[in-house]
Amino acid sequence: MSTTAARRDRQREQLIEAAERAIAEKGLTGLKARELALEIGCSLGAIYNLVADMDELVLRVGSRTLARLDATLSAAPKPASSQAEATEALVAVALAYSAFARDNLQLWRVLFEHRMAEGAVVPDWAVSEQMTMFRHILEPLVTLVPEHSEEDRNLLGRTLFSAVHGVVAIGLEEKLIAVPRRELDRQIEGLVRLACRGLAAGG
Amino acid sequence: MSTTAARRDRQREQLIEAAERAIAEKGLTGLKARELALEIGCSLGAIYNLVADMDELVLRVGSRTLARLDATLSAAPKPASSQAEATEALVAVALAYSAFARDNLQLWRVLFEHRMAEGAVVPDWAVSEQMTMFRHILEPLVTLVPEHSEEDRNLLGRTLFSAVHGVVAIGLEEKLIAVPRRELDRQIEGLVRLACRGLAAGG
DNA sequence: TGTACATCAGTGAACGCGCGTTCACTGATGTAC
DNA sequence: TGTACATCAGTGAACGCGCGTTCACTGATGTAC
Repeated sequence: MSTTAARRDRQREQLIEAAERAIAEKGLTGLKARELALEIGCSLGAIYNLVADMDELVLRVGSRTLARLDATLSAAPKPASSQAEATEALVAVALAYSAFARDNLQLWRVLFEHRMAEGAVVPDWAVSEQMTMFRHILEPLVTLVPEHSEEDRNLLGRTLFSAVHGVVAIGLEEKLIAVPRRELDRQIEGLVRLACRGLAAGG
Repeated sequence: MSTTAARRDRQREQLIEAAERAIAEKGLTGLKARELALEIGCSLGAIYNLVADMDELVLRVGSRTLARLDATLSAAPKPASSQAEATEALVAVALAYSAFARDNLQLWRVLFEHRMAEGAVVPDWAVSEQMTMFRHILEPLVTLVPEHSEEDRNLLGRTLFSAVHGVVAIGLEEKLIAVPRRELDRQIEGLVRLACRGLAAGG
């Protein structure tokens, strides 16, 4: 039977979950092969039967984080038939993004911090996963600025995402004084409404 | 004479400059005490007569970077007597920021990436330096939204800075496909104009 | 059912590398008389 | 000007720590006959 293969899959799953916990608690630098081995109850070497190297592990954790983020954003209200509703939808997505980042601070950071070991490239599946996130922004934009070309909407979506991301990232940065949650939410909501008003005012 | 103290000051300067060059070329992880010693022609141990530890060195390099950034932003046109001029001033500052980030990619990243060794806090002088940067945003805002309270303008300035920073940061990120310079500039200009239009349209 | 054999997951000591920081020592610089 | 001494910058080998990855070996699992 493939009882042995099934066991390996189960262990791999455990490994990834342990890695996720470790990162969530201690950040990327708190991820140690030895500790993971200890935690899932296997030897140090056995890890390399489950995963090629630590980079792959980090990538897989990132993949899970993206999936959860996507699920969170999907929960926000979607259908927008008027410009006003589209604005509300964008505000809701932005606030959901901010809340997710706050609740998953370390895991969320890994999505942006991690750089691969000199060599090469982020695998395709990781890139395409990132793309799906944009859908939550693009859908309301169709309602908000129907006259834009798809190309322009994509760029606009990217800009809006980056802008909100920036506010969240600097707001949650511990280097300066941490911004209280309510304040941060107000900033984000203000920014999105400002942009939407600007778009409505003729763009 | 203090010829010996003067020499030490000169060496310290050389050390910081060498560190700056190393970071600019190879990033923060490319900064090695041994290489610096080699470069400025002193022994490894002597570095610790010039500087307490590597953290201080990174902070000092960051300080220089902030000073240069401030000088760059100051070069952008300033006086704004109308709302339209204020908008142009903000656009100019944002584009100057983007250009600086691109031209000083690694040094600029250090400003945000570097986290102190577990222990404690960023020294006061570093914090206050960061604050001076906001002045380039706040001045045009006085003209643009004179009816806002100073408190509100500060928050708005922070939000605008964070938003532009986010667009630049993600635009220059190498993880996804690099955004061509012209495209990035258009995104930034678009964002700032959008926000200004939104502010003018009643905020 | 039983025996011989092959496969491969599992093991953990050891490898290899990197690197900031310390410290006992040296020698030049500057001071005191 | 000259001598004795003190100070302290300068030295670099060694310390200490951390950690991902490898690899010769073992033993359990599963297969063939």
